[in-house]
Amino acid sequence: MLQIQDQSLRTLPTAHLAQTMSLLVLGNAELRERVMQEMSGNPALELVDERVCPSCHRILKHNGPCPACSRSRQENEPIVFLSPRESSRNIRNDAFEEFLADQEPAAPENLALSVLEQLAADLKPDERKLAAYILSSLDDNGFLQDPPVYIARATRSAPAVVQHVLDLISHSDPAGLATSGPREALLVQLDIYPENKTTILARQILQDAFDLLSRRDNDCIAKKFDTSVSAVRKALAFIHDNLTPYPMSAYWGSGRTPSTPDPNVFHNPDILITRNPVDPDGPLIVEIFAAVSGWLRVNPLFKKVQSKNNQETSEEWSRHLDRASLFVKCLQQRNNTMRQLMEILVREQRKFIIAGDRELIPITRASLAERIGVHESTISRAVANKAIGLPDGRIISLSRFFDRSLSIRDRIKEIVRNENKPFTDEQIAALLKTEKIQVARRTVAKYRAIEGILPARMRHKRAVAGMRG
DNA sequence: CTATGGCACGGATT
DNA sequence: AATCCGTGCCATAG
Repeated sequence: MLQIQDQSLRTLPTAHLAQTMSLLVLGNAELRERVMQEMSGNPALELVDERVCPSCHRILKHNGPCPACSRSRQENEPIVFLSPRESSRNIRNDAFEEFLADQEPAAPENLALSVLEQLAADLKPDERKLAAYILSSLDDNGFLQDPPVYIARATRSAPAVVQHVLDLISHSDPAGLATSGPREALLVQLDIYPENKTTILARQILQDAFDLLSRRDNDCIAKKFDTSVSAVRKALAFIHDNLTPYPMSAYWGSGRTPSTPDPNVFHNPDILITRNPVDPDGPLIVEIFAAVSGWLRVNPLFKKVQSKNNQETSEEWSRHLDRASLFVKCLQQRNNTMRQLMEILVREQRKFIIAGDRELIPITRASLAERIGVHESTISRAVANKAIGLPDGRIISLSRFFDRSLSIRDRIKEIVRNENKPFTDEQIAALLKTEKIQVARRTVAKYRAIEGILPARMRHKRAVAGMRG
């Protein structure tokens, strides 16, 4: 299999190769743009719903791994498959985890955290998790793209609970947050104001004549609700003065605060690893999300028609056809590489995936490249810009799988956490040596710095390790 | 005198 | 070829 992949890669014209590479670097979010762009200019490309097994190419009817292929799997082998779904928006991330873990809450410079703080008292523990999930799913405008049912399914919670939490969030400080769009945001904000003629009319307008509202067609609105134009004007003025269709920008104020993208926080994982819920010790399930939902292929109809056509008309079409098939091939190539990569990673780093940082076994990209049979830069690209969701809900960068010192740093953190009296770097180095980890004293100091742990003399009491700097 | 951080070097990694 | 990483040496703060 490996050889086939390698040969096919080599026999491809350089254009193929170049494009495959350029696609490989992209995370799903960027790739999505590319695919959209490509599709808009190329009628030969088609998005289909059918699930096709990436290895045996059977058409599948159910979601989940291909039964034919997974049956031949060995016991406890991880299941790696390409999903036709897009990544379910955001799941959780480290920042929220820390908040939920009841640690010293950071200053709520973050909108989501500030909302969480407001609501913390009203929510049961599992509802808080849900709230964190929802808040991390908001888009740049503060809207929630996913329908509530989707959230419920992703978090395995009851739709009623989701709705309850949603209501709480949308009615908290930047009112209208986590709604599905400007209209809903405005409606929620309206809840806060007492009912009178104006607000009632405003509500009616928002509910039933939103398109008219944006066109400022006062006459038409007045006619529709059988009121005077002046009343409509009043209602619109009220909306304009007291409500904001974009709650997020209201929160940031007019001066748009540059949203500080923490490089350690990821959304929209490109890959998701889950444990089998019925058999936690069984094979891990790895889902590699598609950039767009469905499968991209060359429209077979297009192909058929093109061959019937005469040469002149078909010239442009065949250009499209070539381009389309090239693009599809490159996507497949990309998926294939990702799949092979994940198969090795998940098999060899199972402990790391389940148990945490400490269990990471250092693997270099180069060694992996050799085993898969591709150039090392291919692996570099495949690993770059990808986020991966772990079974415990954390979303980390895929490159973290190649952090040489992660496990050691984790032990150091633990040593410091459990110490009664602060250990010096030298002592820590000695302790590590007893655990068969040999590092120089100087290196311990470096790791300490990376983890933001103060030097021994500075941490007399139990100084909790802060965030990264 | 001891524990650390800065600088810089060589080897590995990308 | 460029970058990252672990380390040794040395100055310095405590």
